[in-house]
Parts: sequence; structure tokens; C-alpha cells
Amino acid sequence: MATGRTHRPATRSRGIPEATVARLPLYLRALTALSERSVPTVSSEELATAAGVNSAKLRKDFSYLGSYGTRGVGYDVEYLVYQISRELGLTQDWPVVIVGIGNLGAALANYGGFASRGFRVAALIDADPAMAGKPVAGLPVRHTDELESIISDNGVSIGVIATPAGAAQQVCDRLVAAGVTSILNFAPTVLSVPDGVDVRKVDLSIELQILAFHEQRKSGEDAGQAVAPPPPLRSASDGRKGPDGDVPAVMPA
Amino acid sequence: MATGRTHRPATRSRGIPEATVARLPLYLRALTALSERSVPTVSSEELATAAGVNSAKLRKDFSYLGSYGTRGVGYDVEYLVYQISRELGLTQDWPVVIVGIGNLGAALANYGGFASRGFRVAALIDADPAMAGKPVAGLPVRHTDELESIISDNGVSIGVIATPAGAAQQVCDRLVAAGVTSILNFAPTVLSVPDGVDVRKVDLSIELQILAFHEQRKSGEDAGQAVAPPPPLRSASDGRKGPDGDVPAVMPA
DNA sequence: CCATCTTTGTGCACGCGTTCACAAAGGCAT
DNA sequence: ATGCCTTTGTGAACGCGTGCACAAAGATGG
Repeated sequence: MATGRTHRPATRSRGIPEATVARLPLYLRALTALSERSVPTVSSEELATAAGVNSAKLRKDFSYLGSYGTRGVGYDVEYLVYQISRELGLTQDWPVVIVGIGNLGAALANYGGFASRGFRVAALIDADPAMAGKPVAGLPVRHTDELESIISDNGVSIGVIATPAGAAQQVCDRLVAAGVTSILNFAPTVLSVPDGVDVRKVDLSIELQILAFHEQRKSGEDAGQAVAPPPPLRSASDGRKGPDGDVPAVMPA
Repeated sequence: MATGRTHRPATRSRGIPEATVARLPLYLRALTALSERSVPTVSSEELATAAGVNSAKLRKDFSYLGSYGTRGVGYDVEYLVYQISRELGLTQDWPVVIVGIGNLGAALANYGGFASRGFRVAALIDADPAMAGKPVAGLPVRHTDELESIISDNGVSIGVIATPAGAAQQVCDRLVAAGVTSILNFAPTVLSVPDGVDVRKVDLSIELQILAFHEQRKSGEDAGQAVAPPPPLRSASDGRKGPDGDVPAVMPA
């Protein structure tokens, strides 16, 4: 931002805003599609539309990476694909392990989006002995006992947790102790990790609840108020439906 | 985290900040756990720790809902569970349809977190005729042809898209046309919808890429610079194709 | 009834992220 | 060259979200 323009796109601008990082994959996807159609260049306006964002925001995002555009013309698609890929670290191979091979874990293992971007499923791990050896998505499921050695042998630094909530923290601890420093958590639990370890969580239940909030608002706000009045304090026997608490069950292994 | 995409700052009616809404499900989960253990009251500090947030933030969040706490004591667990549930619209039944019963769709259908919070899977829909009638998670898969009638008959307003990216927009359009006003999108595509329709997206690939970015940064930034030098920068007219030809596809199951 | 202790509710300041708006840069036609 | 047209890159303003710090509220004990 200072006056001096950078001649070198060098990685000197350490401070790429988190919000920008979160959008880079979006741009990369749109650019990849353009690349496949052999489109040579694209303007910020076109790309922004394709990515579903504001063009000014897109330009500012790219400005953090360096000046890769040509005024009056736009951005070179191939070049930008390369730059973003490099910035995201996708030019290297990232072995990942998926722990908890239930319905969700299996779905993730079969998810094509992983392998397509430098992510390689190094192993599928499950605590159920009956699952051991059973092939899922072309890979034999390994037992939890092997977790540490698998991570160590493959140099895994990214782990995906798809276990029931109750086992998540324990699995997380083992992953971290074994050397994993980035975790993608699908279990509906708050994971506590030491400094230096990144955790991102994907929670289906939460997403739905947020949608429900907005949905309720759309269908008249007056209706929502017509429900039973609140019990002020100490209501002994709670009449709510079964204690679901998505705490437990997520994926019946 | 995870994702979630909001292009609508619209939540001004009751003025509950979007960021707060996104945390309410988190509080609700922690409170439900306390409720099951019959804990009568909880302080903002304790609850904040359980939810993994700052206590001041939690108090401010609750202040948007009203003054439900008692100074010197804390919050009444049951009462708060009720208030948050009501605010999120979970006191009513939300029928949802899941479109695209592949690996992921099936996993979602089996996901316990849905039914546990007022969300009821009204139907599973797939375009493959071979899937029709086949039971998944106890429900017979319905063919896409029935989409409109299913939504209409069940008063569905929330739809979950778990189809391949290529079919997502089309499915989305049909859902919206049929009356759905909230969509949870798992397909790696930017969906365009008319005003009044909310879309949240969950993109596994993006989450991993964000993790990779931070991971790369941890493991020395110098290493990343030692890779192949940047490609061309020639603008138009030069129809040279990318040398590395970034891997295409982004398709999920 | 008063003193003390705990915990809430919030005013305030700060920093990040978004958006506008425009000068500068570069291509292109004449 | 020269002037016009397109599009980038970014300064600046604005708004949202976060976290601090503290006064007010209420419980509790003497």
C-alpha cells in the first residue's frame, strides 16, 4: 500500500488478508474453467461475475499478490492460475488422512475435489476393527492403531476428522501429537488445539440453523412471536423433544 | 468457519448481526449439553469456554436477544436454550429435500444432525432413474420429475444440493421456481439466485485449500519460492497455452 | 440494612473488510 | 505521434465485528 510499487511480486507482502485467502480458491476455480476453454485473458469484471464477487474486491485481492494485470486488457488467465496456485501452496503435494470412515468419511474419500488440486488421500483410518482392510474409494481402511505411523511415514500435515463428536477431540489430540498441524473438522464439536495448529470446521447442522433463522424471518416475523411464552426460570422437567443434542451421532460407523 | 456465504446484509429487522446469528447454534449446542447434565445456570465465562469464544463476545451476542442473564449469577440454561431455539426458528418443523443422492447426498441423508433439530428430511431426490425407489436412510429415492410436486406438497422451503457441479444451477433454478427460498449448496459452483433467496455453501475443496495456504506458510516460505519460475506474461495475441496445464476438473461425486 | 462480592450489559476504541471513485497505465486506431 | 478508450490499481471513507474495561445490578453474608 505504501507508495513504492513492487517490481517484484516477491512474497514480501506477508500480509494477505484472511478474507482474501478465502476467496482465492474461488478465483482459481473460475480461472481454471476459463483456462479449459482456452480463454487467454479476462477482465476483473468478468472474472468477478464468474466468481460471484464484486470487481473492486477482486482487484484489491489480486493487488495483495502483486500487479499481475494489464491495464486496458485484463489478466492473463494462465499466469494468474499459476500465481494463485503457488500462493495457495497447491504446486506441491499434500498428503491427507481421513479419520472416521462412516457415511461422511466415505463420501469424502470418494470426493474428486481432493485429488484434483494437489491433495492426495494418504490413508483412510477408522476405529472399527471390522472396517480394517475393507476397501473404500480404492484404499484399504487402516485401523486407528496405525494412525501415528501412517502420519509419520507419509509426512502428513493435514488431517480430516469425520468421526462422531465424541471421538473427535481424542482423534484430534493424536493427530496433533503425531505431527499434523492443520485439521478440517466435520464433527460437531469445538476442538481445542495448541498454538500453531489450524482448525477449520464444517458443520452441516449449523449451516441449516442459520438458514432456518433467515427463513423464519422471511415468513412473517409476527408468526414467530405467537408461540408459547417463555418459562422464566428453573423449569424442572423440560418438555422439549428428546434430548437430541447433536452432540453424539454424526456418522454411525 | 467452514463457509457460508452471505451476499445479503439484509438482516436489519430485529438487528441481530449476522456474525451473532452464526454463533447462536454454537451456543445452543453447548447449552444443550449442559441441559442434559441438568446444570441449572452457567456464567458467560464458562459458556464461552465451552463454545470456544470470547466471553465478552458471548455477552454482547446475548444482549441482542435481550437481557436474559442475572448479574452475579449467570444465565438460566433451560431458558436460554428456549430463547435461542426460538430465535433460530427451531421451535417449528422445517421439511427439507436433499437433491443428488450420491456418496455425499447419502451421507447427508444419514446425518443425525438434521432430524435432531427440527429439520425433517421430506424427500431424497435424484436424477438417476435407477435410483428411484431405492431406499436410502429409510426413505425411498424419488426421481427429479417429482421435484416440484414434492416441494409443493410438503411445503418445503429449504433445499440441499449435493449434485455434481454441472447440474447444480439447474437444480437450484427448479427448487427456487418451486418455492424454495433457502439453499444449502455442496456443489462447487457459484449459484445465482433471485433476491429473497438465501444461499449458503459448503465447499470441501476450498476449505482444504485455505488450510494448505497456512500450512505452506508454516513450513518455511523460502521453500515455496524455489519452485519453477513464472510462465509467460505476454498478453493477447500470444496464443500460447499454459505449460503446466493445470489439472482440470473439480467434480465431486 | 449495609457491605461486599460476583457477573452481567455495554460504551468505546480499534482494526479489518468492503466499496466507491478516479487517476494512471496501457492498447489501439488514425 | 497523438488522442481516445478500456481497465487496472489504490487512496479514502465507511461500516461491521471484536475485545477491553468498567459501572450497574443483583446475590449473599453479617
